[in-house]
This record gives sequence, structure tokens and C-alpha cells, in this order.
Amino acid sequence: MPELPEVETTLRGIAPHLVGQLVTGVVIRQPALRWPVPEDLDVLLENSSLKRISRRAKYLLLHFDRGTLLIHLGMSGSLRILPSGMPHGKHDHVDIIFAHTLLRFHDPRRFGAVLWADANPLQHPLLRSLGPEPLCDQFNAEYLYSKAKQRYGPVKNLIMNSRVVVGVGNIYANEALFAAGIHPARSGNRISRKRYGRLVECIKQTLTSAIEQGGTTLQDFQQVDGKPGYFTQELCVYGRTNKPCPVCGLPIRQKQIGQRSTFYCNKCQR
DNA sequence: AAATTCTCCTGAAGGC
DNA sequence: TGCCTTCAGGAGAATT
Repeated sequence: MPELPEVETTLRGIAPHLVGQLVTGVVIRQPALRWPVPEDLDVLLENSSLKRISRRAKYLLLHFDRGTLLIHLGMSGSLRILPSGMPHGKHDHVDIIFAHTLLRFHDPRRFGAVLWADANPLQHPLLRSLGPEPLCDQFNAEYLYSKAKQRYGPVKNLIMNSRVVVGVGNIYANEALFAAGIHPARSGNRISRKRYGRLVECIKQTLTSAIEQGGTTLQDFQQVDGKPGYFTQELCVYGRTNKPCPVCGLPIRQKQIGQRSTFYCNKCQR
């Protein structure tokens, strides 16, 4: 399930193969993704060259001559670099065909999106009101503390709210809160500035480490070359219900917070 | 305005 | 073996 590290891993995997290349064709086999894939994608992209690829939150931005292709991997989406002419399989919904290679969007659960933005893509409705990137300087203790003061509710929901900070999904929210020793259900407005400083550092560290490991593979995530992500081996709490806490040995607990499975150590996290 | 619930979808896993 | 149920989950939309 792609979170920020998986999207960043994907970006780094595909960019060297595609930047500077010319699009020769587009195939849409299944347009019914989260939003309909634009029917005229072929007209928009053909004979256009890919200038660069960037990332905003969990969106990939493929910058072309005439606009930007936005790709979101949703829950189960992935991008693969393949030789042109490679036969497609089930759930291979969109192909962007380049002169020398093929970019294939695969997404069994179809929560992902392939969209077009012609003007400034950062002003696209889906990107416009996003909070800061977690790895930038703007995301710091003072910022998070100020956001927390304004609201009531579990701190886990706060850090998973994309208006507050982007890219922290369920896996890394659980892991960062464990690393920071903060109980996920603790109300965000009852945490000190100092502890927010620690949480910010833990979020940055967790994400950075996961990017270095090529992301986390739970069921279906693969890097562009087909390898799994190796951060899975470093998960302390996520998916480890009733297994011993790596610090104190007590069983990891699981409960629902904000409709999401939450994993924590009741002793180490307060 | 913010918090909660609903929704999209398929595959894996568990129960019988 | 197979059918049925449950769960997982990003994040916008709808609802409270």
C-alpha cells in the first residue's frame, strides 16, 4: 500500500528510464479508476516529451510539453517499466508508450488515479490545499504544535490529515508514534511542544529510512524493478498484534482509531 | 470549521 | 474444494 516512501521509490525507479523520452502512444484499457482517465490522453501526450518527474504528497507529476500527467497509486497501484510490446495482464489499466520503453499503470483495486493538469499542476483541486511535505523545514515542532492546539482528537488523526502534513499514511503514522513514545489515541492538544519536536524528528526519520529501504511491502507493493521494499523488516508495531514490543516485550495492542487499525505498545507509548 | 462516516474496489484470509 | 464473510486501506465527498 503505497505511502510516501513507496511513491518516492517509484519516482526514483522510473525517472531514469523516461525523462527526455518522446511519447508515441497511449492505451487505456480500463478508464474507471478513482476518477475517469481522460479520454483524450493520447492527443495530449503523443509526440510530447517528458521533461521531468516530481512528487507532491503521494502524487507523481510527469511534466510534459503541454501539461502534467498526475498519477496517484491509491491503495494497490504500481508503475512498471517494461519493453515496448510487452503483453498486458489483468489490472494493467493504462500504458504510456515511449519511443524505447513502456510505462504501465497496474492497480487491482482501482483506487488510484491518472489525471491531466494543463496549467500549474500545484493549483489542481487535488493538490491545492495540501499541507507541507514532511521532509521539508516548514514541517517542524512549532508548526505541528500550532496545528495541534487548534483542534481536539487523537494525535494519530492529526498526523494523518493531509491538510496538516502530507504523505504520512497508516503504516508510518503507527511507526513514528511508537518511535516517539506517544500513545496514538492521546489528544493532540495535550502534548507538549517538546514532545512534538520529537514526533517531527521521528516522522522524518521513519520516512527517510523507509525510502532508503525501498519502501514497505505488505501484500502487493513492488519497486519498479520488481523487488519488494525492505522496510517491512523494520516495522516495530504495524501488523504485529500480540507480538512482543521490541523495547519492553509486552504484547503490541491493536484498536481502531479514526476507522484505521492502530498498533501500539501500551507501556512504551503514553 | 472540524470531526466522523461513507464510498470506491479486489484479493487475501478465515470460518464452516 | 468451495462458498460466504470480513478486512485492508488513500483520501475525497457527504454528513453530522
